[in-house]
Amino acid sequence: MSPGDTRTAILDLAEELLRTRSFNSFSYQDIAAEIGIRKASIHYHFPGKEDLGVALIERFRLRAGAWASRMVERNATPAEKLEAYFQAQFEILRDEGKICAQGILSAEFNALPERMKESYMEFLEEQQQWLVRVLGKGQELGLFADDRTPEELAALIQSAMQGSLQIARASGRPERFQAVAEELVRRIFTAPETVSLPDAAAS
Amino acid sequence: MSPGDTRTAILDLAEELLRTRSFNSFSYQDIAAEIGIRKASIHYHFPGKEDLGVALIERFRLRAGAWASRMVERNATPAEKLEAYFQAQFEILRDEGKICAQGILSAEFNALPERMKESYMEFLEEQQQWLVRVLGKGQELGLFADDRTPEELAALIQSAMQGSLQIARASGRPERFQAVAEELVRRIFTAPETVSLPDAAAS
DNA sequence: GTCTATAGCGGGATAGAC
DNA sequence: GTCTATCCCGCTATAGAC
Repeated sequence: MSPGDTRTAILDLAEELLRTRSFNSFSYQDIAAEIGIRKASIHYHFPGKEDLGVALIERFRLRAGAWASRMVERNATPAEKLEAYFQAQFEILRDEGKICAQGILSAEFNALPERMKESYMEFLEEQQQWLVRVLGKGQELGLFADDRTPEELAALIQSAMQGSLQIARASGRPERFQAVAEELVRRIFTAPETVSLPDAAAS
Repeated sequence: MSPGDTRTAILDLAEELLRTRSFNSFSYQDIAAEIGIRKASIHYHFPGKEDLGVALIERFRLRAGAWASRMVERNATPAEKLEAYFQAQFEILRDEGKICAQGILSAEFNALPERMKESYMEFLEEQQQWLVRVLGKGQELGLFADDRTPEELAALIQSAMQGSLQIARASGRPERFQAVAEELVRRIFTAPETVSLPDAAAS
């Protein structure tokens, strides 16, 4: 194994466990068993579970930042960015049994270690602000009725996506997520057909 | 103490702990310490933690049923019922640091004991169906544009409420919940002013 | 119905050999 | 960087006295 591989393997598995079960519902033992090392070895990479949790969130933030940069490099229009955003949400659900880390972390928020709370709040803020910026540009281009502020639109979209991923998984009805996404697009855009969503069949 | 009091005290505190921290983040010890009994005494009332969890959900279901019945007795109109529904969501947030049990349980779903999963799914279904029925009646009365099915409206409302409660708490910005609720009402009703929401000041 | 006492496990974490 | 061995703690749960 090249250096960093174990660390990455730990992070990858921890991410999967976080998104399937929640932060307080998985242990170092779960990780050790799955990737074939001992608990003590995990402590070498992440001294405490809080460190692992913070590293996870920081990786989410970096990943989101890189994703946003790619959109910029492609000179994506606000409509294209929003379409990509919605499609990314569909990807999350396709990942059998998992929901977005955002949702898990905010539901479990009070039970998280202090540094994770701080890191998570920054993550949440960044996500929110990205949406606000894109929605603001979209509004200038007439994508939405201009009687709403981008902040309110962003809050609605973020909330609905998070809640419907959770409900769709728990109820075993992925089509409920589909319904919410379509409903949102229809109710927000003046010309909903500018944003195309994946088919319900997928999942 | 009259019989049943300890049981109720346990349930009340467990509900509070569930809604502040999540099911897997509180223990019998937390309850025992707070209400001044011993861990073993809790096992007398609820043999296992799973039993406590199921009892909690069953109580949520009974409570929701009683609430709906009261609406019926008052001959509430669909608009009044929906207004009451939204106002109930505001109450949840006012309860400092707590979010709705629905949200916690669906986020933690995969990490819940089997019987809790089953009970929760029935709870979710009942809530959904109540909304669908009320929205259906409202549609007949022309409260909404009739190009949407009540099922889709219900899914959107439920998701957005759940997600925004979580986000509002984690970000320490209750006004974000306010914004989402207002945005929803505005986007769903043909005459939004028929449903009045509490003021942002409250929280 | 509540208590004391304790079993038994699994959690996070550390020391020190290799 | 990974291992073995071990610590200490808190958890759920049970037995049995009162």
